[in-house]
Amino acid sequence: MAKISFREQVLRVREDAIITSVNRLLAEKGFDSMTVDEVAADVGIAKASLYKHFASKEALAAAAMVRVLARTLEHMNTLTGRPELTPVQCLRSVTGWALQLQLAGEMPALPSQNSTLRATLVSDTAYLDRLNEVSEQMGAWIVAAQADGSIDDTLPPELVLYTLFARACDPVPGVMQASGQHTDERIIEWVLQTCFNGLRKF
Amino acid sequence: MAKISFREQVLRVREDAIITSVNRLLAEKGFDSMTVDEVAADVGIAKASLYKHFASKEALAAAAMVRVLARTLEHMNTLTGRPELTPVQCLRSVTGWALQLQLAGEMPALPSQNSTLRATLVSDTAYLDRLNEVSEQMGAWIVAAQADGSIDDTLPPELVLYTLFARACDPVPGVMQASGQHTDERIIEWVLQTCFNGLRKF
DNA sequence: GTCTATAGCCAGATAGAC
DNA sequence: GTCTATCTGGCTATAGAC
Repeated sequence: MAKISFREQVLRVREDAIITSVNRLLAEKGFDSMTVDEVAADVGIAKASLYKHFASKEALAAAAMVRVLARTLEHMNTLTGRPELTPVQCLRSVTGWALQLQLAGEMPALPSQNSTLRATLVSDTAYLDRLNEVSEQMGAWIVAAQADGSIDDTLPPELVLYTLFARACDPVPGVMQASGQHTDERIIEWVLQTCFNGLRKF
Repeated sequence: MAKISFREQVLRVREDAIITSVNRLLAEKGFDSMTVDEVAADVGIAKASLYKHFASKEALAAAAMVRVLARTLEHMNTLTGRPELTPVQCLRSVTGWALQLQLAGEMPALPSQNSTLRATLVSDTAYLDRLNEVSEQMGAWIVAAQADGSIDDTLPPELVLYTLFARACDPVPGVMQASGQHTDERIIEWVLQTCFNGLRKF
């Protein structure tokens, strides 16, 4: 009993290490340029051992997405417990958190056009469930923010949702960071401002 | 003399047909998923013939980018001849034009992470020259719009430039179009609004 | 479950005839 | 310059010993 539990713990730790490597490589090079050989070398195990844990390269990417979504949900749950925050402040916080992740090189990048990857994702309930949960909570904040007048209520809520999702993968913060002239905090502040207030002056 | 000119014309027409196919396939599937076999089949010639015109897959993508940048410059030049347009109106027009291109399935999508592709692009003077020209004209409009108070002058002009470039490749309009519930014109208007005015209400 | 070794496949690029 | 046929390398995935 204890032995089995211990084995399972070792398994979990190893798989977590794998996902960490996959996550970093996906953020660095993207799904297509990432090779399974690289992942194995980065983890420090043989490629065949990787396939004992995950059925395919697509499954590796899905696992990375599941973990990042789970962590996003954790962050969102810390916000729901603070009633002093307005809905739009919650949206801003989550978006900023995603931008932080991206600038830290920990936001996995998946191509929306790869069909086999899409097929794996849409049949992965762990992924779908978390994605749904994130979308539901974000959607609730969006309609609340539209009701209290802090977000334009003539925009379809889906448009707002997709826009915020898109900002989490936006290339702009990465390019600004690469110039080396600004701190991460300032870049995030600027991107959040252009997202919620636009480019125009007030 | 006339014979050579005629041959050259045939060459140009064929290469233009190739670039048209490449452009469409890049917009549809992206660089990594596009294969040279597909391009050849789409044009209706053998793969080996393709390589007589372009040295590599990367060169094909570069040619597509050159053409799209040239067309963008053409559009921008029609704007500079109209003094009644304010700088921010010009910026809005160019961005809207790019969005239109994207919704029509004619905006080639290149991965920023592919290193061999980047190497080809940065040594392609035709590409670099046009990219510079677009950036210069956009930059001039941006600083002018910041001077006349229509764009926030606390934002670095590069940030504004990158933000507008990024909107041309944004996944949001495509997703909204896929839902099938809105016209292209309305989607473009919404995206332009969220870009220049932000998500917030006025 | 870990490894080494390799199968199988696909895509980019080329050889050589016409 | 166009074609058919082929080469070549790299990548996903697996076989089989331990």
